[in-house]
Amino acid sequence: MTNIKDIALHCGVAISTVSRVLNDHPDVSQDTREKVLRAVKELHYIPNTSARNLVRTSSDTIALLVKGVNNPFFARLIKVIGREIAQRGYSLELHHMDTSEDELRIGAQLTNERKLIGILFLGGRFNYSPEEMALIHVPSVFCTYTNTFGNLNPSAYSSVAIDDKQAAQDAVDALVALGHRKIAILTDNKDDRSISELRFQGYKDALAMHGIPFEPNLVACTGTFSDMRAIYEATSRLIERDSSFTAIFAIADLMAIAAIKALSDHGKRVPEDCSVVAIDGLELSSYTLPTLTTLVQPAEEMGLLCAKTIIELIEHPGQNRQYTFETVLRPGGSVCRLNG
Amino acid sequence: MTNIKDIALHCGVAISTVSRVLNDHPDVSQDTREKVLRAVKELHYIPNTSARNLVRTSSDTIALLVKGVNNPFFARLIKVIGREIAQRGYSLELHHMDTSEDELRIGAQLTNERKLIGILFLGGRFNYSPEEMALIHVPSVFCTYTNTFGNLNPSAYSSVAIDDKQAAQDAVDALVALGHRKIAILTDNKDDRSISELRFQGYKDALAMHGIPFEPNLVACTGTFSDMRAIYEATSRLIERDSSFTAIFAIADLMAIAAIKALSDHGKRVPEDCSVVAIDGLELSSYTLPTLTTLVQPAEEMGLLCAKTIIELIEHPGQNRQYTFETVLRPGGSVCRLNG
DNA sequence: AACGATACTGGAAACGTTTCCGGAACTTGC
DNA sequence: GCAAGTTCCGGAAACGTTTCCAGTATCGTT
Repeated sequence: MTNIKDIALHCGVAISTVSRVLNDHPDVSQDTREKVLRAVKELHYIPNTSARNLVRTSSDTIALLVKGVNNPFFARLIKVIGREIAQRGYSLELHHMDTSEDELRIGAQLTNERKLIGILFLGGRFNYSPEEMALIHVPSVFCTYTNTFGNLNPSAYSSVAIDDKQAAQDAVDALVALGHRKIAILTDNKDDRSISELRFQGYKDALAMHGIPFEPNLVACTGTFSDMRAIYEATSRLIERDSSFTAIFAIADLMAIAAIKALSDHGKRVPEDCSVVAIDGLELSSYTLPTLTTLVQPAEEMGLLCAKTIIELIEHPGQNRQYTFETVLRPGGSVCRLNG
Repeated sequence: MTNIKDIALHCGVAISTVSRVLNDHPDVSQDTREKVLRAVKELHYIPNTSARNLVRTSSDTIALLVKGVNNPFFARLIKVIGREIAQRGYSLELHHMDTSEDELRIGAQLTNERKLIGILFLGGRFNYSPEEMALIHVPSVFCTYTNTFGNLNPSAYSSVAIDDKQAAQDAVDALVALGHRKIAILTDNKDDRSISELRFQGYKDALAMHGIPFEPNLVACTGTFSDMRAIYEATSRLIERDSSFTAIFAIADLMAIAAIKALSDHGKRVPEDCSVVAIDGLELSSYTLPTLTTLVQPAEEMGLLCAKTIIELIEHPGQNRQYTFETVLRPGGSVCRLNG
């Protein structure tokens, strides 16, 4: 493996000069610059990242901490994030986390051990305390987190998200506009300080706004975003417990798909007997039978902004910022007017 | 940031002793070992990976090169791979590639620049030449590649895959057993030296085995594994061109789902008017309407084996090896007996 | 009592960079 | 033709580890 010293020897210059050339420092003549560059080619020199990181006390890799890499919405984000990060010359370290793991603690450990220069969080909670946030010493962006950070000052974090509460309200509004008043909700959890809680809150707010009483009986918790079986079973229990509802609001597309299957298996047709609305806007959801009515999150734009934001924060440390995207309703075949 | 020197000072021992403790070397007394360990805790010492990598002239990160991170089958693999790699103390660098990119060349570049210690390839071609393979100087595992590496000696590569040809044959066999003889195929490409080609080959072999003539007219190419719209359109064109078929074999679950939608939009009911069989076995496919009949790839086991294999190859360089998994048919509602 | 073996420890070089500091050579302005 | 500034370059320290080598103390054997 040829190193910087070999280049220096080969060119008859000092090591420091080679380093200057390699790092585009100004103080080097055109002649020597070319000479060094030529040697670099000839000797197939490849810089040693470890050595560079050691003296710079930093690296070029950004961590991506994902709660559930198999979540298809995240998959879309990861794709664009990966592409942008690579194109800008950084690299991505992927860490899958289970829901029970503490993302902030893991992030802190990772950055210390591995000199990561930034963290992208996908999924997780939102009510971090200032003390918890203080664990993280590098720029970070919370993606798909809501902007409603309970205890935190906006200057304390950066985020890219949709307005989860609003999206949930929009979903319920759409159902109410079709005449539905007995609307069940299919959610991950009610009070886990994640987007689930916010969407649940949006659901309740929308009901209240329309003068519809909230019925705890119509709440089905799946405990998961992606385990279809668990979602199917939660929906089944809901149906068996109280099948008076005429519509379901599912907080994610996959949940809606499993719910439709459960409804069907219980003899309820969608949308004739029960309408279904979800949030996500996966491409897949336009190709199921029936197609899904869903609030579309602009995944590609969001992912790109995540990447751009973390890089900006790394290259020009400055103000934290929060971005909120609008969701738009994509009509599908899973809803219809009540008694219509 | 406290370092190994601080620990040494604090304990009144030499740096080398601390290093020995940290690396579980035998030559150190119980007393000093405990003393050092205590100091490590107290001072919140965290080893510097760059420095360690520098002297060891290697890193601890394995690259994961994925053709299409948004492929849901890959997502399942990535999840278990990520978990295993992390648990074994390594870390994962993720690289998304588009189909047009040359995975081997990118892998070679990456390993040189960044001292990666291994590469996991997900997706891609299979007919690498010995010259191309020679670009890669670190242990690597080709996952989801078929084992049928055209030009390569088995000692030249490691792989974890299903028998793609066999799975395709099984799919067709299942349809034939139900009385179908006009069987269309929905594939990515026919001759791109990827799994698509193998599954296509398996399809043709099965037809031949049953004495069914191969009809080029019944081949629909999507050019993609995951773009639902393109798949839908390819299927639509197939139907409009020649709707004499009574069954479709789709080489991936997502393709089958889009195809069912296209069939439905053209007034063909599944399975009454057309049966559909696919390969993948996504959990999702058991929750669509109708549910999918599909050959299940054991994704979690395959992912785990990928991780274990690459680690084994790294820790104990040795023989390359190829693993083949069996697929099993998961019956669903997307097929029925012809005229039954 | 002397010796070799054993158990443990310290010193120092090495890994491949970056960067600070000082100095040589060359230019400019008078 | 000389001081002052500019441009370019080399030397060397530093980053935080690992590991080799040599050394001391302790112990058991004879």
